[in-house]
Formats: sequence, C-alpha cells, structure tokens
Amino acid sequence: MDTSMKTKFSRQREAIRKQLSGRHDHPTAETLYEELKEEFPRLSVATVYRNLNQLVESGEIAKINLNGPARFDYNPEPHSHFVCKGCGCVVDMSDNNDEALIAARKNFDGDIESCSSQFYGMCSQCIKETAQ
Amino acid sequence: MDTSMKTKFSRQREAIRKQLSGRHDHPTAETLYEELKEEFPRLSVATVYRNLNQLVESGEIAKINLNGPARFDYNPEPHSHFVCKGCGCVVDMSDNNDEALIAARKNFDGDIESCSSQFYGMCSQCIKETAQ
DNA sequence: TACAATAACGATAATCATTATCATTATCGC
DNA sequence: GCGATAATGATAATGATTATCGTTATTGTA
Ligand SMILES: [Mn+2]
Ligand SMILES: [Mn+2]
Ligand SMILES: [Zn+2]
Ligand SMILES: [Zn+2]
Repeated sequence: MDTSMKTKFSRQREAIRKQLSGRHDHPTAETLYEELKEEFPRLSVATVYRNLNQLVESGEIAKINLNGPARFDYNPEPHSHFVCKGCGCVVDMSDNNDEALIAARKNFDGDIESCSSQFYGMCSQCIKETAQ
Repeated sequence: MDTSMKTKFSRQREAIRKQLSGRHDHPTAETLYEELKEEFPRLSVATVYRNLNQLVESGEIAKINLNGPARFDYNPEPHSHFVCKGCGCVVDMSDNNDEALIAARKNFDGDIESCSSQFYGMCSQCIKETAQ
C-alpha cells in the first residue's frame, strides 16, 4: 500500500470502528457486516474488509488467526485468548506474556518483538451444558 | 467423520507422513504436494489435504493457523513457534508452556487443556540482510 | 460556495485455500 | 480370488478474501 496516501474520513470506517469497540467477542468481518447492514443498507462487505485491514495495518486493532475466518480485536495490545472447543467462543485472558517473552529471548538468536498465546479447552458455559 | 471406519494403508499417506517427518519448516499442504509430485506424478492436491486432515484428526501431526495457508507440524506435542516478519519462516521454540498453563488456570473459570504461543519478530538471517 | 484532486465506496469479478462429489482403484479380511 | 469398502484422482463447489472499476464523498484551495 502507498504510505504517502493520506486517509480521509469515512462514515463507514467510523461505524466499523464503533461497532468493534467496547466488545470482547472478537467478531469476524462477516459478523460486523451483517450487524452494520441495518444502519448502512448499502454497505459492501468489501468495505468492511478494506477498513478492517487498514485499521490492522495502522495498529489500531488486531487480527486473530484461528481456524475459520479471521477475527478482529479492538484491543491491539498483545494479550492471550481462550478458544472454546465446544462453542468456539474467543475470550480475553488477563495474563501478561512478559515472562514468556523474557524467557524466550534468552535462548533465541533473533529479535523477538511480541508474543500471542491461545489457550484451548471448554468454557464454563459448555461444561455446564455437557453435564446435563 | 464416521469413527467406525477403519483406516486402510495408502502409499500416498505414507509418503506424506514421511515427507513431513524430520523437518522443522512447517510446510503448507501445497508445498508438500509440489514436493511429492516428483515421486507421485498422479498425486492429487485433494489427497494431500485429505490425509493431512486425517493425521491432524488422529493427533499424529499438528495444524498451525497463521496468516496465509495452514502449515503442518510433524510434532503434535504442544510447543511454541517463532514467526519471522521478514521472511515468514516458522521456527520451533524450545520452551514449555507449562508455567503459562498453570498461571492461566488459576484465574479462569473453565477447563484449559492446552496452550500454543507464537512469538513474532525478525530472525537472525533477516537481521543480517537488513543490516547490509 | 465552487472546484479539482483523490480517498473511499459499492458492486462484482477474481483469486486463493480448502472441501465435496463421484467414478475408479487399492487394500484387506475371508 | 472375491466382496466390501477405504482411498484415490479429477474436478466442481464452497468460503474467505482481494482486486477491479466506475461512481461518490471528503478535503483543501481558490
Ligand atoms: Mn482479545
Ligand atoms: Mn513446530
Ligand atoms: Zn464454550
Ligand atoms: Zn526471517
């Protein structure tokens, strides 16, 4: 992408940003698109992808690659996620990777900038439902 | 998939297994396909995907989801990876997630089974080339 | 306010990775 | 060998994402 390009305001990007803010379910582009169609009946799914990519590129949001379509996180700060094997939900974990980073840097011949971890298992909700 | 199905031997699956064994570059299905075409000129890419999925399903190998096509790991034991932002290489890290697992379980209301971490940065090779 | 430059849009075609389908072939137990 | 069926190869189909392109909206300036 051309870095000399100065970004202009767009109602769509603003709406996408807002839609993603303050939530912790890490929605996909498709989910955001479906939700925003109400407010923007003419919205194109390409516009959602375009803007999400731009926001990721600028470091304002984060992209999460797991199985299936990419998910997006309003919080770009490195943090861990729990992925439920039952319902597929992706939940924020409140741990700091700092120790892992420090440990990893000791025996690695390169420059480690960041770390992202995923934990897998069953969320409390799914455990309940399985118990029935 | 039907669990009552007993798997039969296949030369192709054996070759895929062998091709993946003993290497640490975590190739994609496409890469393995290209490499195996020499030995199996009639090989279909669908066969590679089919068998890789089967091996993942049986827990014999692991699937790694990052940006781009999935990569496969002959080592199914949970371990961390370093992903180079320069060349895109994926390198094994010799750390144990046990501490991270124990810490995460303490303040999480659910059943955490496993953990996978990725470290991002520049590999030593890329650092050298950038310095030039 | 008008206007030129251009970023962003919406619609949709194209691409890429992966899976499904199906007729044929290979494996396996008898 | 023979029957049952898992696995294959070819290819169509799907799902996610990106590229294209003509139109629209934003922005800076006259
Ligand atoms: Mn998060
Ligand atoms: Mn590995
Ligand atoms: Zn769950
Ligand atoms: Zn590198």
